Amino acid sequence: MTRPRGTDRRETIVQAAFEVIAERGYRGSSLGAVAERVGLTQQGVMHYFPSKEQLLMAVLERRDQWDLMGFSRSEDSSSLGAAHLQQLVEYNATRPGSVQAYTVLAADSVTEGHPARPFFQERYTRVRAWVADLMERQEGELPSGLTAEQLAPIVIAVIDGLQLQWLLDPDEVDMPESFRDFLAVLGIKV
Amino acid sequence: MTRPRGTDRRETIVQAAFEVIAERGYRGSSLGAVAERVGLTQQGVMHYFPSKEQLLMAVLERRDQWDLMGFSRSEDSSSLGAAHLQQLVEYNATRPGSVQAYTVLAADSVTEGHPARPFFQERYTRVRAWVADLMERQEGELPSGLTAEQLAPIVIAVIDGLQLQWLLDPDEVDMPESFRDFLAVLGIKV
DNA sequence: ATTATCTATAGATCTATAGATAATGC
DNA sequence: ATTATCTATAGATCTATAGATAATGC
Repeated sequence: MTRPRGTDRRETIVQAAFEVIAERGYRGSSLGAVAERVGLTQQGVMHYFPSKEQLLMAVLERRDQWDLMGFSRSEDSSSLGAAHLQQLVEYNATRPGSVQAYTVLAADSVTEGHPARPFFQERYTRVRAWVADLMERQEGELPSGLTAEQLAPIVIAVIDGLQLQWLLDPDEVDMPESFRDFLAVLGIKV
Repeated sequence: MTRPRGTDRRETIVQAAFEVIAERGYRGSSLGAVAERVGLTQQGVMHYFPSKEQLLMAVLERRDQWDLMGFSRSEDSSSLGAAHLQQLVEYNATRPGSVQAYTVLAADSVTEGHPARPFFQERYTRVRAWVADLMERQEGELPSGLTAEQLAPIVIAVIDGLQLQWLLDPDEVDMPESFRDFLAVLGIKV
């Protein structure tokens, strides 16, 4: 039984930190809790990430990579337009832990001097541009009379907002169905 | 200069706690920080609220009351339907601190064993019913082909989601205008 | 008498630093 | 030699309890 080393170990720690943050938020999580989950001491974790803040940043970058893995791939292969987003929402519905970590961190990041604030600020700017692009690619005119740029923040808001309601009450809120309903309002059939 | 007492004092403390939570989240805020803001010691605060958790609950109830003050009033006076929601969004745009506290707390509440979780769960159920009601009251058919019940979670998602983007980047996201755009998509002119 | 506050303090955490020891790779 | 971990520990917080003192209201 070889012990995980180097990159593997870092990877395991980031994964554990991700889970702990999903459960307790950034400020509520501790290096000790992460350490326990990977079977190290708190100081063992700090050998790989010299501060709690740097571990957080690693988690954010990692989560971004996962996102891209699952979706950017298909971005060029098929210009699906809005159907792409429906897929994303359906994918998210299978990963509540991931959605929870994201929701908690994004909201947390608006607090005073939060280290993830610049990350999320840039991320949303980027995602708005990306969604606007998807919307523009939607064949035919956007039936709503809005430009793709006007639509983008709204579409993203629906995704984020549904996630929150779904996390609080998965039985009452059918996230993928609600998003499909929303696309129908835009005149988009998926 | 009489010192504030009884109800006044409690009120001041809740207000301060509200601000502190907006700035640092629930888990990141301390009774000491609240105390400092009202000019008491941490133990002085605990004379009024015997635990941090109970102070949090008082904050949530207070915030609910504010909401109702500003809006439930007009609920019976005029059945404005969706225009009502536009007003709410415009009102929120003038109170970033309040919106921030709400956003942070709501997201925080999805974490493990968070004391505010039942509060938000019930709140969203209640608000969905309320919005569905507003939508039904909208004169004419809902042009989108969706029922009021299908629309409700989506409308709320847009409000919550826009708040997050606006808090992160108030210059890039015009929250009231985006919401107006959204209502236009629903075929509602405000 | 009761209410409002304070001081003192126990007991839990938490992050981070310093330095020892064990394992691995040339 | 370098990398991976551990023990020890300093120094900051934080919540909560206990009990003293000062102010207020009958």
